[in-house]
Amino acid sequence: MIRVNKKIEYGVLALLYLADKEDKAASVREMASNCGVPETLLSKIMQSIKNVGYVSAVYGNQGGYKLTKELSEITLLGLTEALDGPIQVAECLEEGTRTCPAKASCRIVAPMNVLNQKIVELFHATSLDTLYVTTEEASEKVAVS
Amino acid sequence: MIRVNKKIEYGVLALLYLADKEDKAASVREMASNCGVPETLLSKIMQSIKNVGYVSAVYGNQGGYKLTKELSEITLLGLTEALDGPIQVAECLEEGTRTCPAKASCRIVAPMNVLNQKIVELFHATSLDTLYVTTEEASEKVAVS
DNA sequence: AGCTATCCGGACTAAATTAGTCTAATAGGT
DNA sequence: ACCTATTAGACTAATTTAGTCCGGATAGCT
Repeated sequence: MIRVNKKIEYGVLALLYLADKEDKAASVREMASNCGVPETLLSKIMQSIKNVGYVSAVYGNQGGYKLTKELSEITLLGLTEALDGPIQVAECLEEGTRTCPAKASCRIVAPMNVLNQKIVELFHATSLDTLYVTTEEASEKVAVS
Repeated sequence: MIRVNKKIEYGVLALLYLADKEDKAASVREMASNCGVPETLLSKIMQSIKNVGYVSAVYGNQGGYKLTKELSEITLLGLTEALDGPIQVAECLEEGTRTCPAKASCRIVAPMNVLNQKIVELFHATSLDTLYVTTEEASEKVAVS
């Protein structure tokens, strides 16, 4: 199955939550309890997101995280790269690691590269504002297509 | 990480292999050893692919599997559905299973549905002939974009 | 200065999924 | 009959993902 992992799911959730808070900072605790996500896990996720500059951290009382980019500037590609590194849609695309037994005669790297490129393009084209929808809007979209 | 699993990878590999054999049948053993895939595992995979009609099985000596569709008629969507069921890009999109704790106030199902739809469209638009490339062609494609 | 609320980051554990094996039966051609 | 190959399900092993724990650093407030 092709599936996005929890880190990405929670990351999207947290960023959409922050978008609703405008300029105010939200602590990990607040976000976690409102989003129904384990606090310690979200803490890790927010650190990674901070490291790529989508949010800034405010220490101390009343501190937390604040959005520093518009949702339209945050792409799914950037988010997944922040949380999981470069997209590699098949194991054999990884650099350096396990050397594939097939090697020279390998007939699958090329097709998977093509697919990988397509996924990267899709994720690049998907900014968070395109994911900022209500349940009703979403079911409309699905219904139409 | 968003990643396609081995079943799909091996399935693509096997189908591309069959495409090169024209009308002749290839046994699982032959495909497995040529593609560098565990035989028993590929056996399972081919069964599922047969069940959706992309290949037919020929029993007995000199038997094996034969392509019954053109590569252009086999989409990645069809293949993944055959091997893994409907695409659900996030766990919370699954029907019936674990009921999500967030439920009513859930803010993530809608965005994930949007993403899911995009992936489905991409996989539908990707037929196996678009993946039928040599290593050289693939690197050209990547280089251009 | 000291207290408190928060972020930071790494090592660790647990749970779930995926990959792969084993065994036994069935089907069909020669 | 016999040989080759598919079919199917239960089982095990390996890997990945999800989640926890803890000691530390930072900044604001009193």
